[in-house]
Amino acid sequence: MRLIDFNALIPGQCFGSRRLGGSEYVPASYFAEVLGEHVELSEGERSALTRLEERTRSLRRGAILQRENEAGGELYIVRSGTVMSYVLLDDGSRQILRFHYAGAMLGVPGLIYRTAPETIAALTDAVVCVFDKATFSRLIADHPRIGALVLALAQIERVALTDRLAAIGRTSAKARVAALLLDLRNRMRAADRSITDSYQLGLTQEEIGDATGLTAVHVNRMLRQVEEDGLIRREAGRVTILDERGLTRAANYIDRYEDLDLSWLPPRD
Amino acid sequence: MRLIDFNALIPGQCFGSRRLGGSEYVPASYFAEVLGEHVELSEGERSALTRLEERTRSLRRGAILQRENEAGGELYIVRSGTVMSYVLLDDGSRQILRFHYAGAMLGVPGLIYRTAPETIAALTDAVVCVFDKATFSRLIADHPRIGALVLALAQIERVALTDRLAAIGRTSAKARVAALLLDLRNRMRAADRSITDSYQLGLTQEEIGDATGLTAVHVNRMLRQVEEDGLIRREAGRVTILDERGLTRAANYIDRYEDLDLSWLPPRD
DNA sequence: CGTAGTATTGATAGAGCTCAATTTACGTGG
DNA sequence: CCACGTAAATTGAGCTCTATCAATACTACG
Repeated sequence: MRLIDFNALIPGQCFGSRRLGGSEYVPASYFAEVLGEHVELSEGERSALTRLEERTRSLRRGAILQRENEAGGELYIVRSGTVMSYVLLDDGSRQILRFHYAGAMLGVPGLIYRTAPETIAALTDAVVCVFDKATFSRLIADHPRIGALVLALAQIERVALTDRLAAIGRTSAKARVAALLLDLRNRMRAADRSITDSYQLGLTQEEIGDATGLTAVHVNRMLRQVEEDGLIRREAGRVTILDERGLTRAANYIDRYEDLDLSWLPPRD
Repeated sequence: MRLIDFNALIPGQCFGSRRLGGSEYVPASYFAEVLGEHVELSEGERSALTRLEERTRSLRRGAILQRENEAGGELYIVRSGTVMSYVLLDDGSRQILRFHYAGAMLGVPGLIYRTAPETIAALTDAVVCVFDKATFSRLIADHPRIGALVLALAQIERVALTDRLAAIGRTSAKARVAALLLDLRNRMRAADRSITDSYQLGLTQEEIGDATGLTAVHVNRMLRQVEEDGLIRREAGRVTILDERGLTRAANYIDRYEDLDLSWLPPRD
């Protein structure tokens, strides 16, 4: 099975609902688009966010944006493509921590360290915007509510990480794979509402394994098993969820993207 | 760039160095003590932090402060004792996410959800301070730098979680246990400099298992093995590290608590 | 068309789990 | 201070799940 150009997927479709006329709508700030889904931003906030995305960098598939244990400490916002963060262990094995899509802010964990705690690499060709800690600092000093929003997004990510921690620590290989399949679908769908139960996986089985704490071989067997159970269908890197309820049950999956509550946020400035 | 001793960061039975005379020094705000290790707080910040800790609650060992999937959304600061957060899976198995010591802020992940994403329970008798989202919101609106500090602390925790994710996903049972032993020692030592290589474990083997993704039985065997390797000695719940270098090697352990950098923080208000 | 990365499949080994039986430690009441 | 009851730790035996090793088949791409 070969994974298809995931690129084709992200740039336009992410904000597909915001297309204007026949041409692609390109937001001045992708990050503002994300935050704008949660709260209504003021003009001042919007323009401050725009300044984060003035400097862009294009990445080839496989390119490394930030390497673990190296200095740098830049921050990034993903404009297009898929990016992942991972750590490498002494024996060369890799643990993928997180997949990031357009609109994600990267490098926040590096804020507090002199050297990066994790590697950030492009999974597909990608475009990111680069800014530094000082810029970020000014942003949240001037716009406390944006600071609060970044904190809130960090918590969403934290919960996603602890869910995966629980999955890897306490569930079977099949459940972990099923959970990843569901999570990827949900996150892609958040970006593109036209995705319902079919999507391009965009990951090799080795990458799935490195994210779920399994070997590529065993991932292959688990995918087959999930397929034989009639929960999904696979064709050329495209996954179709046939029985969402069954898959959710098999995965022990909790969809957290439902009951968000940002009503506690400070008021607009 | 300002480097911080992480020790200062991780609170514990803490503040031993702040005894005044023969009596214990009780800070008006434990959280302010933690933040104060990173930056110099203004009077305004200090008094705002003090207001977070006006309402205290005493907990018996085993008491549950917040239950997963229940509403509430309160925030807490640990004053004394050890607290843990965990999630329960459908089959009843538990994944312990994190152990928290005095000075820790709890419930932040719950900020953004209507129902709590994790359970918080007292591992020992403990005292916590309680405040609500609105109070927190006002705090960070009025004092953006405190918001930034909370974000920074959240990142430290995130990195700790991803390190554990990597440990559970990619290392052997022995390595996970060894890593936990080292991490607990380091965090306790941060709180009490008199701890060097011997400490009270304070956890049952089942709890160690639930934190590392192992069964209690296997934890027992791994502890024995680590002991037989001459890396530690055990007696009545007390662990003594005999060969720190060897233990670190066995654990694949990275001590992140070294090179913090908070120089990017906004200036004092 | 050849090449390299990826996927698939089979056979075998081993790490960690489960079940079960003791033993030890410890808080409680007498 | 001692007896008792319960939680925790320990140990053994057998088994399952997942890793490992190895061979083969795809598939995109130059």
